[in-house]
Parts: sequence; C-alpha cells; structure tokens
Amino acid sequence: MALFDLLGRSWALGIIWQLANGAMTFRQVQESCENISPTILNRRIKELVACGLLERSDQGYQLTKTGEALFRHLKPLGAWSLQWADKLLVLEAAEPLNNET
Amino acid sequence: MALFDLLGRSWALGIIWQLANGAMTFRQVQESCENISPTILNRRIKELVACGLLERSDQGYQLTKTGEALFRHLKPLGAWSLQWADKLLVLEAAEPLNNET
DNA sequence: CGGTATCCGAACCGATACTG
DNA sequence: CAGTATCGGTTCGGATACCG
Repeated sequence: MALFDLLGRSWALGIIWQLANGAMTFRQVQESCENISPTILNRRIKELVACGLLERSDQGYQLTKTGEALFRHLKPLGAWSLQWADKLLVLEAAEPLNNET
Repeated sequence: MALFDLLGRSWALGIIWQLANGAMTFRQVQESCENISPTILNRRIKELVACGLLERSDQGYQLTKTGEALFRHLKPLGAWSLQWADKLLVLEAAEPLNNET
C-alpha cells in the first residue's frame, strides 16, 4: 500500500493532523511541528500535494476533499494506535527483560 | 504515530496481509512476498512480534489478537487507498504535465 | 514570509553467505 | 527449513545558507 509508505514518512501525518483543523501557512505548519526544518516540510508538502491530499489556497495549505476523506478514515486508526502504544509501554515495563531488579 | 512508521516499512503490511489468512511458516511468508530476502523478513517479523502484532505458534507465525484487531481497522483503509491510487493514476494520465500533445 | 539548493550523517534495504 | 551476520548501495532526514 503506497499510502503507508507516504504517511510513514516523518511529519507527514503530523502535517495532515494539523491541517485537519483548518488551513495554515507554511510557517504555521512549521511551528506547529516543533520547527521542522523547511527542507523536510517542503518535501512532505510537495508529496502530499502531488498525491492530491493537500492544496494551496489564499489561507495557505489545506486538505483537499480527498485529504479530508483520508483523515476521517485515519482518525479511528489513530485512536486505536494510541491505545496500542500505551499497552506496549505497559508490557515493556512489566517485562524485566534482562535486568534483575 | 509510531504505528505508521512501523507499517510504512517495506513488506510490513504485506506480511500482515498474508497472515490475516492464517498462520504461515517463515518460508511460506517469504514466498508469498515474492521471495523477500530472509534478512528483511526476519527484521520485520521481529519488529512485529516485539510490538505484539505477531506471535509464533506450532503452525508458524500468526497474528495476535491485537494484530487481528489492527487488521480489521486496516482493511477499510486499504480499500480506500486502492481507490485513491487509481484516481491518482487517472489524474496523472489526464494532466499533460509539460507535454504538448 | 515562502520556498529552494546543497550537503552530510544516519537509517534502511537487500544480496550473499553462513549456523543450527 | 529457520534464522543470523556481514556489508554495500541507496534513500531519507535535517541543518544551513540562500533567493524571490
């Protein structure tokens, strides 16, 4: 699934997540992503635009219809993955691995 | 979302997809993924096991409960992404880019 | 402000060869 | 058969500097 290849790249999901709240300018996105370097931001944006997930408007960048549709599909998965990540941490904390304590 | 980082790696989704149909041995997975090299397969499997998505049984590797839950969430997204990929191709075919026709 | 060009180190893919 | 070790080649991330 090419989609996961794309979304797996650094900041791609973060950008989509941010833009789900409305249009943002280049700088705004940059700041909202803990000052990601412009190089990467530029790359991700171009990719996402090329894939029809993002578009430019007067207000800056924003999700396309397709992008919004994707976000709707992503949201439940995001929630699930949070639960999942939590459980992982708990498991790791419970398993002593090799440390004798 | 760490999940996407994991699933974005090569073959990770393919492996899950295959195992969704039932347990498989190392070789079987390998063959079902157009003979992915054992190095990569081994890496992916270890990661997925470490994350509680896969487990070993007598029949080989199989999805855990968690893995199956993930798969259920993934399926609709997979279907969506197919549509999306198709539209992308159509768009690219329709836009002449720079070619004068 | 918005975006591009360059460059380097790190991470990743994957072939091959090898052990149990 | 199942899995590991090693080692290139390539891609990716990201800092910096720079242009419109």
